[in-house]
Order: sequence, then C-alpha cells, then structure tokens
Amino acid sequence: MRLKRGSEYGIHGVLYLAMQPKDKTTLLNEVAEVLKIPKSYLSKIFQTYTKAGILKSFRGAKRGFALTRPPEKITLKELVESFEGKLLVEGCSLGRDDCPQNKHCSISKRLRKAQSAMDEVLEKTSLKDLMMNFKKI
Amino acid sequence: MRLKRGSEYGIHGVLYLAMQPKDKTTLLNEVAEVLKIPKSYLSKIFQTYTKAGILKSFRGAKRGFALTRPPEKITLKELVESFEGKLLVEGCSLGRDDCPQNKHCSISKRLRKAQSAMDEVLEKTSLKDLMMNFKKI
DNA sequence: TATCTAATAGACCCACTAAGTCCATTTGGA
DNA sequence: TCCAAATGGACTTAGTGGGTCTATTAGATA
Repeated sequence: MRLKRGSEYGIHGVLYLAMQPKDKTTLLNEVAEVLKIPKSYLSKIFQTYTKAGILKSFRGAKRGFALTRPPEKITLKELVESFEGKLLVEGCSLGRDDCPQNKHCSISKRLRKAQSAMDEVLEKTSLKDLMMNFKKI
Repeated sequence: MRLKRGSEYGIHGVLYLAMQPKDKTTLLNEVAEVLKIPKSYLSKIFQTYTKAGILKSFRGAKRGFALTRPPEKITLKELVESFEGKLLVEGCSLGRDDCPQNKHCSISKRLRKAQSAMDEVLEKTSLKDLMMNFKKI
C-alpha cells in the first residue's frame, strides 16, 4: 500500500515550506526545482492543498506559497487525506451498499477498526514531528 | 480507502465456504450464484487464494473449493493481502527509492507506523471472528 | 494605467490497473 | 472415454494516475 506520487510530492513540498523562515513566501518554482518535482504537477498539488486550507497562495509582488498554520498544527492525516481521500469510509468498506448485512457486517466492522488504527497514528503526527529528524537538504 | 472489488468478492466468498459443513467441497458456481458475483471473475479470485494457500481446489467427481485450514487459522490480513498486495512496504513508503533521506526519512517512518497499526488489527482478526456475527444468508 | 510574473483553471494526453469476459485445455472420478 | 468443473491465458473496456500545455487572472510596482 503505497501512497500516490502526488502525496509524496506534496508532503515533501509542504515540508520544504515548513522549513523556510516564518512568514516567508516561497515560489512554486523554487520548491519544484530543489525537490526535482515537475513544476506543472506540483502546481496542481499545491492548488489542492490551498483549497484544503493547508497552504495559502499569493500573487503579485509578494507571491508564492506558505503554510496557513504553524507546522505543529498541520497533521500528516490531512496531508494524506487531501490527496488520497478519506481513509475511513462510511458504510460498507467493501463498497457493497446493497449488502444484506448492511451496517452490521462483521467484515466492515473489522476493516473500519483497522483503518481507524492507522488514522490515529497519522492524526497524531504533525508536520513539526516530521521536521524534527529531517535533515536540511 | 476502499478495498478492491476483488477483495470484497473474495472475502465474502471465503466466508461462504467457511460457513459450509466441515470437509464439504463447494462448487464455484454455487458461491457465485448465491453471492451474486460474476462467476468467471470469482474463478480468478479463488485461483489467487488457492495459490496463496488459503483455499484448496478439487477436480473430478468430488470437485469444488474448500478452506485449507480451520477458519480460526485464516486471518483477514492474508485475505486482504493476497489481493491488495502487502500493506506494509519496505523502503520509502512514498516510492522514492532515490530519496536522499533514504531509510531515515521521518515521513516514511510515521507512515510505516500507521500502516503497521492497521496491519495488526487485520492480523488479529480470523475468519472465525468474522463468522461470529455474520448472519446466515 | 500598463506591465510583468507567477498563480489558477481547465482541457488534454498516455500508460497502466481494475474489473471482467471468453475460450481452449486439463483433471480425475464414474 | 465421457463429463463437468477447475485452470490458464488472451482479450476488452472503463477508469485512474501522473502528468503536460495553454490561456486567463491577480496584484504590486513603474
């Protein structure tokens, strides 16, 4: 179970922003070049994060991207979910909404439990935690 | 994060086998019809399980499928993994094996931790657990 | 007010996977 | 040797992932 490449690029990109001086805005171009990510693709990803309220973008003179919140208030969960979609699905985890078992299906129950175990770890991890032992590039 | 349809069909199919009298072999056709799964597709899925050592198949007169082990010895994890692939990946969870951080990447570490939390729940769940509150169809 | 540069929106593309289908072959007991 | 079902492999079709390209817009400054 790998994350999508977009998640990878995105998380690295956001981490790069987090390591910049506070209140500085950074150009997409810089991030893309340093991290060797196709610029037009990273552009899409950052747009997604912007809509998700994780990044804010600026045009004009003081242009570029920056975090909307301090790193300790951005969780790995929201980063992952904004690209992968919700980890924890409602209803039948198997996608069979016409299942006779419906809500009471023991399979769905266990799968949901497994997913929420994963969810919890991601929720507890902040961008700051990730920065801690991430060497400066 | 939904499972693939193949996993869904497969888990339901195997659960159906588990609920049959011990040592009985059941025809693919029966399973497919009762569970309303395309027969040719379920055939592929059961073949996968057979290769994975979860099911055994018979030809000739006493034909059909059966579990290789008692339900309490078959875990949800192996059912899921035989269709979805390993949940827990080695190396960079982000797929960047050329990452300068390599093994020490804090992102990968947390993602692996999240995945193994999920893994653990699936590992602890046996087919028997699933049977417990699964009403007879 | 015109200009410049980068962010934004959206259309488009290719490769690959998911989800099945179909058919020819094999198996093993009656 | 016949039968019915399991097997293997080729094939299809729809959808997603992973991008690219271009035109438009925003906003500080000259």
